Amino acid sequence: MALRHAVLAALLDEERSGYQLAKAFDVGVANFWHALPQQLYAELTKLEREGLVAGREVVQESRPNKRVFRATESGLTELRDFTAAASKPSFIRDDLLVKVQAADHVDAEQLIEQLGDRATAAAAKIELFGALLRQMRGDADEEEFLRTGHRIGPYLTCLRGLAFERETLDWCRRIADVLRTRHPSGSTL
Amino acid sequence: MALRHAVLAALLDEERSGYQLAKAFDVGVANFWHALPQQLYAELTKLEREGLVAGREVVQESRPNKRVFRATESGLTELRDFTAAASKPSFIRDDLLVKVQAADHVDAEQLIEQLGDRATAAAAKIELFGALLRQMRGDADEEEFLRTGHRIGPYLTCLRGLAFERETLDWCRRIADVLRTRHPSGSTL
DNA sequence: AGGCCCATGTAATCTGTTACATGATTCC
DNA sequence: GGAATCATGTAACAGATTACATGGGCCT
Repeated sequence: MALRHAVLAALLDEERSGYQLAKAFDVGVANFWHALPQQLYAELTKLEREGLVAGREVVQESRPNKRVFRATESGLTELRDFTAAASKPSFIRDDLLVKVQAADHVDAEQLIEQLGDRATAAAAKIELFGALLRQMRGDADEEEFLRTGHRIGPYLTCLRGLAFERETLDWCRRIADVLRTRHPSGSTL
Repeated sequence: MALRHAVLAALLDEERSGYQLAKAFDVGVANFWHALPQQLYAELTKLEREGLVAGREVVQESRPNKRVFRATESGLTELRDFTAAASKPSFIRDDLLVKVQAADHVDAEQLIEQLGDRATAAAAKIELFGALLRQMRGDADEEEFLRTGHRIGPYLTCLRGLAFERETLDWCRRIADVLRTRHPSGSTL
């Protein structure tokens, strides 16, 4: 039941609409949690009904109106209770790892191609997270920002995302290399 | 629908029972996929019904009998088709990241404690993966094993697990440090 | 005697994904 | 004129988690 807490955490500092949340929780961004738009709209409805977030209508011209939400006091309490409880261990679930696990029994060239795709995606995320971090810390350097900044939470999760994607990139390259060495392709040189 | 493929990948090289699979897919191990025992027993039943794995009864003394399974030819075909298809992007879902995202609004000492717990768990996994890797590569050094070994798939996924846990450990320490610097605790010195 | 490991499941519930639905505005 | 962005959902289905159930053997 952590989606609700992820949503609450996203609505602590700023008001956001379901649509804006959806962008933040998108696969392509998601520095601390992933969810689909439908889940978010449903969760916002529930959270509002339970008084953990408060919404208000924002009237717009030349765009559809939207409802923006912010965590309430009781939402913050809920999040604090969540923080006090033990964290579930995180676990791995990744198609690509399953394919690599079967590396000795499947087509090496296909695997190499998929590792390349994942590497490309990781590189894009590295760029994105780098830009987000620069934006959050502004003029300060990282050490200074982390000592004195007033909203470091999102920065810290973003650091984790960055490290993870770098790791992914390195691993993809390494594995692709290993596979290429074992299966020297006749065509590509 | 990748659980079935994860199970197939685990049954390529060796026969295993549901119970043995459950240990391999446990949170504490899970070098390439995580699943609960119930899921595995259910999946094995389905896979056997569809002819993708074949089971046989092993009679034991002083232990309950068990059924062990192995991937069939058609299971391997299924896995190859899976490998040929594009991989879904992997995404982050971790309680602890949600809590860190909210770091500016929650109890810092609780967070530091949880980061410590996670760090401990990560350290244990690093040990475990290190031992598994040594065991798999035997006398050879890593480069040699990866060039000439005949079952490198599990080794490669284990490398990923190791890198991930190392990253986790570093991050937990770093973040706990940052939080301690910002909230010097009166009690602990 | 109590707890853990082996060994295998069922049932109920909760969470997440896929498919579908609508409609205006802005950019190319 | 067609695609992308903004904006919000419903419905059906698949997948995962939690709770419950059973029973023998081994170790302390």
